[in-house]
Amino acid sequence: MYHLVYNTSMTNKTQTRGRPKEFDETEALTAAMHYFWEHGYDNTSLDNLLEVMNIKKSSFYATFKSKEILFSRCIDLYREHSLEFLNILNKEVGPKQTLLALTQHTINELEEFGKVKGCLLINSGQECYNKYPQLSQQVTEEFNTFNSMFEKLVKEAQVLGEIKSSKKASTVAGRYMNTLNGLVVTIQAGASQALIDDIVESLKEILE
Amino acid sequence: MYHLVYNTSMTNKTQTRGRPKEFDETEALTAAMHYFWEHGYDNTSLDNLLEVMNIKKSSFYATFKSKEILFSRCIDLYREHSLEFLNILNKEVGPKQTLLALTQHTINELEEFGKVKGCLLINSGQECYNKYPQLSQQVTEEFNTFNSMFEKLVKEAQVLGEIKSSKKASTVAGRYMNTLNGLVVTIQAGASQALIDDIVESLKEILE
DNA sequence: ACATTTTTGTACCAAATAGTACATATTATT
DNA sequence: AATAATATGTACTATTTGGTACAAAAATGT
Repeated sequence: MYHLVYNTSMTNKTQTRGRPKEFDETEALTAAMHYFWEHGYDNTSLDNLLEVMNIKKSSFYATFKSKEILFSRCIDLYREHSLEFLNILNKEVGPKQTLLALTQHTINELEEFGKVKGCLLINSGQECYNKYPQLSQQVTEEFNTFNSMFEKLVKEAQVLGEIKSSKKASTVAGRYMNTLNGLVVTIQAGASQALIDDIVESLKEILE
Repeated sequence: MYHLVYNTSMTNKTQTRGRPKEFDETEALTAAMHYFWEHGYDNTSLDNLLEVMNIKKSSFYATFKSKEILFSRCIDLYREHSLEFLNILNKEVGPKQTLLALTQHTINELEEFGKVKGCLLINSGQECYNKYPQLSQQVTEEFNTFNSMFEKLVKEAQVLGEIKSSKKASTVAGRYMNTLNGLVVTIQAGASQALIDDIVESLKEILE
């Protein structure tokens, strides 16, 4: 499993020799992630990044090496945040409600902002495909991680009796994920509310 | 319904005054469509287009006005070709088999070439969203056209008894389309064969 | 023959792109 | 106080981008 190499140094509190950074690395990274998420990789220019990260070009290259390596870190961060989000939700409302909440979360984006950011991985997948093999592979890996997470949630839900389906957990999880992927695409293609509602209904049926 | 304006002159056989075109407009357009389909809008440069269309820059702008207008014509052409394809298939194997064949066609791309072009509209939708409002709207319109086509096929299949589901045709068509959208995304994200197979299975269930 | 119309080939252009060079600023170590 | 190490600000660069300008070429109309 080969990733673009980058310095994994965590935000360092213990003062080292030399002029100290005037920005927080994680904060800047998070800002970049959100921008990529909304605008995609190619449609995010270095100048866009510098503005939203609030750093200068020299600091950018000194810390993050390149746009591609930065992006690689962003999708890592995205996965970490997302899985943490799902885990917390799972503890609060249980596995089945977590899966349903994730769906609703996607739709709410649309209703709140009139647009939908969708899933950073899906957006990236489309973009990297045939173009950035390195990133492409990483997206696939992250994607499988999500798939496993969904499978775990389905298994738990089956144990709890929240999901009664006799289908294998991997099958249910796969169908759930695929329908969710479709939903993002369908929304972005400008589907009607009726269509969106019915897709949500079909998602509920998958989790019955 | 407002489109980017372009000259709809068909390939003109009757010789008019002035130097004659040295290329076939429809041929060039088709070549451009396939390139866009495989590489996306932004990732297709003018130079790429000139090469694949086999014309020079001046001819390009004289005939197609701009990259954006060309693309608009390409997705029109895509819709025309696709609907024609579906209609022919419908006559040959009936509505239900047509819908199933469309699915298999997408998957076959992957197995034959090791990659999948997916659907030009889906790819475009992701890309235009938040960036090219004009194209975005056109994609939405084309998308609805496909939705209607699927609905028509489902209705026919229900009349023929190929689909026994008591669900409304619009519901079945919506779920079919959404699952198909998901499939393209899922494949492009590098899903396993097992996952792909099960999504196909779920598609068959939708059409039962 | 000559004017008119349209296409084509070449050279050009301004803006945007990701990325570098380098001098200066700010800190810890000695 | 001098030095070493790191961060920052500014200027620059080479390439690519979509798009124009314009003269030469090739056809028809008179």
